[in-house]
Amino acid sequence: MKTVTIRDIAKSVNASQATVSRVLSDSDYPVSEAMRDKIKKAAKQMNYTPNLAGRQLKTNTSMTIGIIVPSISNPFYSEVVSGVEEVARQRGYHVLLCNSCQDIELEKNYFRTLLENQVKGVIISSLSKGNEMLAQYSQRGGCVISIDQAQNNSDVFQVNYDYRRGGYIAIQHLLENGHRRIAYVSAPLDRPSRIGIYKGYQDALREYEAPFDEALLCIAEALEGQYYDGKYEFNNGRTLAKRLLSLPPEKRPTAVFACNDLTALGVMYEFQEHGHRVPDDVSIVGFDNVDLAVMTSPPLTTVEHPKSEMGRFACHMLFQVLEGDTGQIQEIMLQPKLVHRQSTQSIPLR
Amino acid sequence: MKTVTIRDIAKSVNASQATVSRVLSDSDYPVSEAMRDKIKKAAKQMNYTPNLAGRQLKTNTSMTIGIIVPSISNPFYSEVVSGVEEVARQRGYHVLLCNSCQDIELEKNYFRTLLENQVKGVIISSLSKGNEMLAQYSQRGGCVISIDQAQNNSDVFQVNYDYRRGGYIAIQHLLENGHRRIAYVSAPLDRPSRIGIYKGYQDALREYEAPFDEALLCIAEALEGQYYDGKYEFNNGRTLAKRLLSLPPEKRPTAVFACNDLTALGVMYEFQEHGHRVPDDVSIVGFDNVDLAVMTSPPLTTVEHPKSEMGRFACHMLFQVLEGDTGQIQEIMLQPKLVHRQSTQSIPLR
DNA sequence: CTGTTAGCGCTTTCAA
DNA sequence: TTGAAAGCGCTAACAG
Repeated sequence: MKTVTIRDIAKSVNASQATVSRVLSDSDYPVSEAMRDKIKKAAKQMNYTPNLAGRQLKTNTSMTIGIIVPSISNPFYSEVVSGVEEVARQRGYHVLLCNSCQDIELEKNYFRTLLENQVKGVIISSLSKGNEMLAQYSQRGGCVISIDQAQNNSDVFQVNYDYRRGGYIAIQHLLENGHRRIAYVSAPLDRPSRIGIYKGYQDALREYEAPFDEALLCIAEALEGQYYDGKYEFNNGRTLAKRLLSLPPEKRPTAVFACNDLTALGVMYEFQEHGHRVPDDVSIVGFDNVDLAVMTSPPLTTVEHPKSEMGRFACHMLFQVLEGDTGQIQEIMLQPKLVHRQSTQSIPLR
Repeated sequence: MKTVTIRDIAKSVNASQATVSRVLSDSDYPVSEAMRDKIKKAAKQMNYTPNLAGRQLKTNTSMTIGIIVPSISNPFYSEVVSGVEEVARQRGYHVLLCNSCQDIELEKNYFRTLLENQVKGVIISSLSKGNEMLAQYSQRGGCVISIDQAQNNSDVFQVNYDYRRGGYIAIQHLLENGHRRIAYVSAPLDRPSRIGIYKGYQDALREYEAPFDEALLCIAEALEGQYYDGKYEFNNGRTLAKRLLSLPPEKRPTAVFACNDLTALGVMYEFQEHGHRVPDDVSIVGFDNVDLAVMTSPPLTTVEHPKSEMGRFACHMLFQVLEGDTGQIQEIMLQPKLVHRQSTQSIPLR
């Protein structure tokens, strides 16, 4: 079955390829109404499907953008991707999905691929350090938007989130509810987001002149090749909670703040397992506000992270740059918000 | 900055474009070692990046496959996608992500797009009924693999999962632990998977000659435009659990089986909220074995669904077909397995 | 082993 | 308002 091309249509209506192209590619080049109709009708009737490779070759563009994330099955990234896809679709663009598995070689390959496919823009999140392909990509005219991670490359635009402040308001909430012994439970501080949250924790304690107790600081050791999926976070929460539970009663925290919701869940699980009630005996605050956070008992107090909104933002920004509107670009810092549910409670006065 | 093409390289090493192409596209056409080296070196040195549009136009192929799912932010589909992406990557293919939002118009558009981009294969899951573009796509030589949903189109190959049996073994587990009053809680039976699970429930009751009580059958009504995300499932579980809790005590179930884990979570939440202990007062079984299922208290007994494995399978099958190996294709039915955790218990003899 | 040549399907000058 | 012609970067038949 021969595929029908622009030339077949031209022949069938006695027009030139040029005219057909002008009509079918929605060019604003003037073509008479009569001709226009005739061509459109023929195209439809012959079931014409344009071959984008032809156009791409000629115009050196593609209606595709890329997105590189460590793991699409991590709910955090899948939300981001979902936001990106939504606005790309609205603009008639498509998304090439690049699942890097936190493997720098795969990341490099993906950049190469994007280049080869004439993909002019890419959104990245949690890229490995020291990926020289990034520089090469932007140097060749590719446009890059980074989510949640500062890149020391001036060609890369950024969509940020104020993690420090997120940590701050979480602790503020606990402090204002009378808590003084507040533990911090976290995965290794090996990326900017986690470091930011930790800073917020410290800043709040300092500002409110609350005591800082080393024993209440529970940060996991970094392990070679450790992959931070949901199970890791949950188990990490459990493990570190055990540490807290092994303290003598008067040294134990009255509240625990975790670096993300799954870790908070692990902490909650372990405390409940040991007969502690949440929030009566201990308050718990998470981070991210994943869907899950409303489904636990009790529902989790946490800090909102606008995941899909960040994806949408990043994608809008990308199109702004692609359209050459770089002057107008505002780098953005999205703000956190406390979501108060039932895992926290004020300390009753004695 | 001029982009370097095969012709530039040819010039620089005094060879023909043809030879350069043969070397750089890893053709098995014989080229002398010396020439080979010279060309490769030049390519590297000039920082050559092939323009795939050229090749694509010439060869009428693209190294891209598509995947159409209702929602990438649904953990179920993101696992599937993740499996697909993994094997696509191993084969040097890329994945065009199509998030259909259960909107038939979007689905149609995506098929059109795939066709325009010369994407020769697509994996679909939960496609809307009556999408005529599917037929058109396969009729034009596109290859389709369907996950979890029978298509009455003989050109579509399928990767299936035995939902009926999954439902069966869940109930069997409960029956063999002495339960007789077993409730079934489900979202609307508007797709094959849910109907299958329900059949398994019925079959098991019948085979074990357990009584069937209409009052224990809790199936949500279908609502126009209802979108089955995690929150819906959870809330649905809660709502229907309330119905069970409002029964007089002797009429209540001793065990509840839910059509998926999130629904089971909703049921568990509601029972616990009303002071019932799980599993002491009521046993609960979910379906899918999402990551979450180990994180609840108590951890959830559930039925394993190999999500990413199905993605990998589907993708392998796709390549088999793309390579013309259609004779060898075995349509597959993956089997469920019970995952016994702590939300179920045998009924103590009185 | 190497080169010449003719397109793949499309857009876009330029001329009419 | 239309058409002729050139060419985007690549591959593949064919000839040498």
